[in-house]
This record gives sequence, C-alpha cells and structure tokens, in this order.
Amino acid sequence: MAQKPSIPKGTRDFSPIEVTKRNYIFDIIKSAFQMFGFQPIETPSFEKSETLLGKYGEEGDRLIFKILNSGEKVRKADLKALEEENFARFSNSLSEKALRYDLTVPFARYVVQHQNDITFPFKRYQIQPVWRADRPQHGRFQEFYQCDADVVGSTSLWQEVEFVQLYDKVFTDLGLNGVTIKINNRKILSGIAEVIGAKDKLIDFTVALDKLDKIGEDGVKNEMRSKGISAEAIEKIQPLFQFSGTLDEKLDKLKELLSASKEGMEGVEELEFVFEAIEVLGLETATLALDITLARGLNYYTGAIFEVAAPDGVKMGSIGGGGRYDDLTGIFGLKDVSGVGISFGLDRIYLVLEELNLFPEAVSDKVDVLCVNFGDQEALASLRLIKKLREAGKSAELYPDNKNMKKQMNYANKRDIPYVIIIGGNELKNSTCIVKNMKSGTQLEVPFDEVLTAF
RNA sequence: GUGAUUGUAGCUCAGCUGGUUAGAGCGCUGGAUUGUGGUUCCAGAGGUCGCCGGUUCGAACCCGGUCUUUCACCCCA
Repeated sequence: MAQKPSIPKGTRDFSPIEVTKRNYIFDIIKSAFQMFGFQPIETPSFEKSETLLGKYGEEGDRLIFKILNSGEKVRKADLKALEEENFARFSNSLSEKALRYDLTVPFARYVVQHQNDITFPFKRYQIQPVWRADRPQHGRFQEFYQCDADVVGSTSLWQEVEFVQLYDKVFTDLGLNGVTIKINNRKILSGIAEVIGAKDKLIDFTVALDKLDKIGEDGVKNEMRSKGISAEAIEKIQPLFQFSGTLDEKLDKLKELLSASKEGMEGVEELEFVFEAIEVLGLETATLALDITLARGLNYYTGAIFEVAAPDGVKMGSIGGGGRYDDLTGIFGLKDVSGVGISFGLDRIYLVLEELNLFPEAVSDKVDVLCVNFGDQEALASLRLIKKLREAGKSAELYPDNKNMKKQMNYANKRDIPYVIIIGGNELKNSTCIVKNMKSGTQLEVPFDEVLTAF
C-alpha cells in the first residue's frame, strides 16, 4: 500500500468519537477559564522567526519548525554560509517564519504589540495547537493543543493562589482525582546556586537536580560534576537529597540553607504565602506539593513554577505546567510587566482520561433516532416527525435513500442508534409510526402526534 | 539530535534455513430473507509484502538507504 495516503509523523486524525471527547475536555477547561475571569484571544499559527528563536534555550530552538521561504524569496539563500558550513545561518537565510512552539511567547508578543489597547492586569486564555519538531513518544506529538491562562501586569502572589485553584477546579470537573500540583520557585533554585557558588551554572544545576527521581542521588551528582560544578558545592546541597518531612520542616531546611541569599529567602517566603492561602481555601481533589527538584526547562521563568503530575500509577509526563516570568515582555521592549500563567496539555489529559476510563457515558457521538426511508411521501412524513423530535431535544435523522430495509436497519445498528422509527405505506395511511427499540428489539406502533410517548 | 524497534488485505496478525499461484480471523459486497438489524449458512471482491536500490538463477525473508510506528535518552504538554 505504498499509494495509501498518510499524515506526517507525530500528527493525528481525529475521528468523530475522538473529537467529541476532546471537545468535552475543551469545554470544561474553557468554562473554568471564563469562570475565573479570563478572556479569550487567538494568535497566528506562525510567527516571525525572530519572535520565537532564542526564547526557549538552545534545545527549544532546535525543536522549532521553520517555514521555508516561498517563491522567489529562496534567492535570499546565503550560499556562502552553506559553503562555510555555517548551517544555522544558512537555514535562517531560507526561513523567516516559524510555527509557534508554545502560547506564552506569542502572548508576550501580543501584549507588547497591543499594550495601548490592553487594560492591565490582563487575564487571557488561549486554546490553540502548537508544534514541536520532537521525536514522537507516548503522549508526545509534533502537533498538540495547549490550553493556557495567563495574567500579565501584576506581581501579586494571589494570582499564583488562583492558578492552583484553577488547576484543582478543572481536574475535579474532569473527574480526574488525585493529581499532584507540584510547585517550586526559581528564586529558591537561584538562591541555592548562589549559596554554593555556582550562580553561573544555574541552568545546568537545575536541569541536573530535576532528574533526581529518575537517575537518583548519585546520577544527579555525577551530572553536576560533569557540568563543572565543584565537589565542595555539591557537598553543600546534601540536605536537598534528604529533603523529607512535613512542609514546615522542608521550609525550615530551606531557610537554613538559604539564610545567606536574599533571593533564596524571598522564594521561600513566596512559597509559604501560597501554601498558607491554599491551606485556608482548601482544594477539592488535587494535592499541592512542594517539589524542590522541580526546575522546568523554559528559561524565562523567574518565580513560582508549576507542574501537574497525573495520578499515581499513570505513566505519563506532566499534564500541565506553568510559572511566573518577570520579564518576558521585556524581550519585546516592554519593561516591568510581570506575568504568570499555567497550561493544560489537552492531548495528554485525553490519554489519561482514556486510560482511567473517565469519560462519562453521555460523551457520545450517537444520534438518538433514525427514520427509515420508504420513498418520497413517507420520507416527507418522517421529516415532519423528525422536526418534532428535534424540537423536543432529540437528535434525529432520515436515512437519505430508499434502500432496502435490511440495509437501513444495518446502518442504524452499526452506528449504534438506539431508536429506529418506521413510517411506511401502512403507517402513512393510519397516521401512525412504529418506534423500534434497537437494544431490546421491541417495537410499538403509536399515533403520529404521540410519538414522544414512545421513548 | 543519539540509540533501539516496527511495517504483509480495510483491521488484527500467520508466513519455517531465501524456492511454484502470499494465508487466517474479523470486516466489506452480494445472496438465503424485496417491511425489520444483531445470530446462522453460501458465494465473492480485496495485496506492486512501506518505499528506493543492492546481493542472488530466484527476495515478504539477506544487505544498504529512506519514510513510518513504538520505546529509552535529550527535552517537554
């Protein structure tokens, strides 16, 4: 089947029941966003390359899909760069646009561009696909949806508190109980790096620490050593490897470790603030947990960072993430606008709900009633009936062709339609119709006008 | 980007150390049953064995490349 068409790697088609289930998730997220006061925006699928490149670190740049220049613009190709094997410059000369990699950076661009029309603090939500040139894996695609809510123009920590509640609200409404909202603060990580004298190695330090549950204490230490962090420095963070106890005990350990770092202490205070507020407000089904190893790769975060883990036993990377970025708009020329936001990974949430069998029965692409077609006169009568059914809130359709009944019944059966209505010559004469329950096989002849009593 | 792994009918998969016309189940089409689906029975259609090249008298099977699947790493939703 070489000729059989196919789609690019990491992309998917969605069939009716899948779209129905995806919409179910979208609807819950969207209504929660609106309930929390966020307003929708949309941005283009692709941006100028300069808007995206350099915002996600080296790794991120590699994963950005570039769009090849069209038509005569290929003349701009820098052949000299190719000759000199300067591939980055050569490919930049071929491309001036790129598919968006996430929704946060385009949002920052939007805010700067529309700053005079925006009332701050601005709370926006955005549900759109993003693209990454990554190798596909379980729960990882090249095209997937993010559902973002962000606030810009406020440094208030109440926003962080609100986002924790928003996560809790959405996952509760989805029936996905037992998710863990992991929280940390970049200032703490930065403070630790400062205290141990590895300030210049902050990214390497956090990336290594982030892998603790995966590669273990020794693995982390090895990676830190290989990145040039001194043995003395690694010795100082030993408390982080025995980081257990109650929340208060953890916070005390951090305060001790970070007493010499103003920034680090600030991070601890921010965390305390959020935890205290959530303690008072309560969460329905989610758990808020301090995870000192949580780093997150995106290098624009400056304060709180969030990541949502699926319930225990579900093998899936994070199903949501976010954090505070103090200066994202600064890159686009608007200083002193702090932002904070979170994201839901629609596609991963879908996989988790599917695995745990959490989609409600009512999420279905079925039609309630099919009317059998016996010819034009009968079809017209059927459509009159269908109109009544639809007005009564039942979805109904007429089989379009006057094919033999076996075929029409078979169609109803395959589409799992629960009721079939038959109006043939006899019924037409008597102004009745036959309502057949496809599951039980029983059928009932009722007067045309009383059809609704048959369900 | 690194290292593995997968690809045979619409779907799930057999196919021996390379050897005639590549099979099964399910599905599909038609009929038994022209006003009744799910069960049963009968018949039929459907495949350049992912693609390109190589080795060989001969390749679904061996080799190389490429695309795709799944997975680990990197990174991330």
